[in-house]
Amino acid sequence: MKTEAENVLKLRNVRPTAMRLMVFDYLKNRKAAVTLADLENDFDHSERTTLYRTLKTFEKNRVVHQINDGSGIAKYALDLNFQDKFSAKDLHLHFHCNVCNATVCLTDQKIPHISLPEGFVAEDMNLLLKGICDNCT
Amino acid sequence: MKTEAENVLKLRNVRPTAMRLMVFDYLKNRKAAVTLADLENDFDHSERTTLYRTLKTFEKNRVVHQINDGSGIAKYALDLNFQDKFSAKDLHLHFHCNVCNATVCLTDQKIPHISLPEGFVAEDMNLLLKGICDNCT
DNA sequence: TTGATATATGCAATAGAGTTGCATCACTAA
DNA sequence: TTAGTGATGCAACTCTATTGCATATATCAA
Repeated sequence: MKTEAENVLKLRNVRPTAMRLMVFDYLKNRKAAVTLADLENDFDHSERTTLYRTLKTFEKNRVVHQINDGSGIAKYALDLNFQDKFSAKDLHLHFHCNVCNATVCLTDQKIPHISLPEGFVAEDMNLLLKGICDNCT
Repeated sequence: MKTEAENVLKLRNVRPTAMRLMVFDYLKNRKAAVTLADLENDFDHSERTTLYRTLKTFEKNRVVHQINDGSGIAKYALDLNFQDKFSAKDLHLHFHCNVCNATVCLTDQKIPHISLPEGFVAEDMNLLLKGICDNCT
């Protein structure tokens, strides 16, 4: 019986090394998106570069997505649509709490359709809300 | 007869120095949001730091707003609602062109209301669309 | 106008995130 | 088992953003 981490990495063509499995589980257990610095702090005996490349590999293979919450520091959160190899990109919104500084995915809130002016073609979108999260209200 | 630049800076309590007026006009004449590097390139004989602080002063006093288009480099565009001193923040969306790399404000496209889960309070929002702009289609 | 005060500018240095090169180690497949 | 590919560790570096401090400039009150 393989773990979820192993299954997902296999599905995404990412070699399930020990480090990657640990990072996957770490991401899985965190409610909020994580920065490279978070990983560095919580994986004391690991190399910064390896963690960096782990995130980049995950991102390239759609295990995680990068979130830009305006802090200027990239954050990463697990993709949640692991059903199949070619599942469509999950467009959801992100919420950044101005109090606790956490950034979370709100996968249930879908982004409404936006009509663009003539000549503009949208391929991707990011919706970021800032305010106070449920933990801080 | 004062120029628009002078009027706006006065309104926003920003001292209208020569540098600031030039930067204002520069921003006014650019369709796309500008980076600090853009300013450095186009104001050859000016100090990087002065340009940086000019942008920050403009931002603090709501002459410009910062745009984060996912490139990791901050861009700035003029606020357009200069009607009065206390005009509400103008929530509009931004479009980033993956071809020419330009980022523009689409002030006519308003952001639809988003309902959030219990406990979340929104204070601000950013909507970024990525794709191909009207110049590149 | 003049002096006192506050603000703006110029220059240098630094911080910090992100990224790359290269040597070595580990895994995979024939 | 061996060749080849990919992962990791370490060091160095790039680039944006930011701050400290000295000097210049503008503003205001007397």
